[in-house]
Amino acid sequence: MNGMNTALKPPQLRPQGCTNFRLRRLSRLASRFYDTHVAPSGLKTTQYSLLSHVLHFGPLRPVDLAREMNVDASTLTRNLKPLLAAGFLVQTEGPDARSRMLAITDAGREKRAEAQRLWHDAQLALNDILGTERVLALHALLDESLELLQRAGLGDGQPEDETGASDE
Amino acid sequence: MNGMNTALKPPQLRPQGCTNFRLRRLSRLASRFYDTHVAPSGLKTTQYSLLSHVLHFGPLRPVDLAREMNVDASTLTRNLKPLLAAGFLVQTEGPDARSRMLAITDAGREKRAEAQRLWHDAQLALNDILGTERVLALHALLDESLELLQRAGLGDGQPEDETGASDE
DNA sequence: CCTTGATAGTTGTATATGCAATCATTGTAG
DNA sequence: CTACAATGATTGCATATACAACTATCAAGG
Repeated sequence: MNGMNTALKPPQLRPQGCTNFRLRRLSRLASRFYDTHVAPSGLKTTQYSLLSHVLHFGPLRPVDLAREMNVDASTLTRNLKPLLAAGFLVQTEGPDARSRMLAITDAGREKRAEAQRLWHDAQLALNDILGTERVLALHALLDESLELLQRAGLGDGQPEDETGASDE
Repeated sequence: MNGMNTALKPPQLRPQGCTNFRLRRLSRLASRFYDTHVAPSGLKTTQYSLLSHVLHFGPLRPVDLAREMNVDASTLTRNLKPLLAAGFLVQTEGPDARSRMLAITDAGREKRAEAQRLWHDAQLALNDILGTERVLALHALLDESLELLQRAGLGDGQPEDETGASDE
């Protein structure tokens, strides 16, 4: 790893600048990077993510998918449109008359597999550029931060289990 | 397909999942977090960032600001509109007839100062939620990754000058 | 001068993002 | 059963984001 100084802690290091700006800025760059790789499939990386999530989490309601991906429900509604129009996803009847079930189609599975290969190339290329260690560290930090932010701020998630599974 | 070589394999960790998705997902959460804090000023955090950059990097051409912030020129054109309309920024004549100079106005300075206090509250709140150490580590990783991606991918940036862009 | 290529900015198109408001449905209290 | 709160999805509005195509201008040669 890099300098994880556990013992010698410089007294007054405080974060400089804006965390949000850094996140957005790197997101812009990363999205462009992945998008150029995935573009031959005709999908954006956001659409690839959507397809992957529906594939993985099976037929599920939009509201649950939105929670899973941390997007607003209205955002999801609109992001689904191109994929529904292309026939990669379908909406079937849900348990409610007010909700639907989202499912991936065969065409969607195929397109997703095609895009997955391109995505994987992009991920490997990124691992090369940043270094595997750095990517792992970044994933860990992003995941931890997500978890903490979710807990702290917006309890929009369903009742937390709180089984005492807490690191640190 | 892995796990065939069982015992003698050292824990060779490889990144799981998509770096880009993680970045976007956390960006969404963080942006909502900062935006709710900064909202009373009437600015979005993206607009606050724009104002701050124009303030710090003085009168400068849109193309240079775009490079500085890693946004597409066309994106910048549109993002500037609300701030120009509100009178927080002005465009004056540039060295060229084809370029302009962007500058912050007094009203812009005032609005930016107001937003800065709210931004600072948000940053402190985030430091609290994530922990100062984690925020510092995150900043370092994001900065390093940005640098590496910029170098590797598109050498569209001119020789870096190492201008320590910093808010506050 | 004039042609050609590079540079700066804008516009067209499409997607991404979220808040507020709205509509439909469901669950619940009285 | 009915009034009312809660839930799920959509729509209106505004901004964010980028690529491709376009206009205007500048810079170099000839």
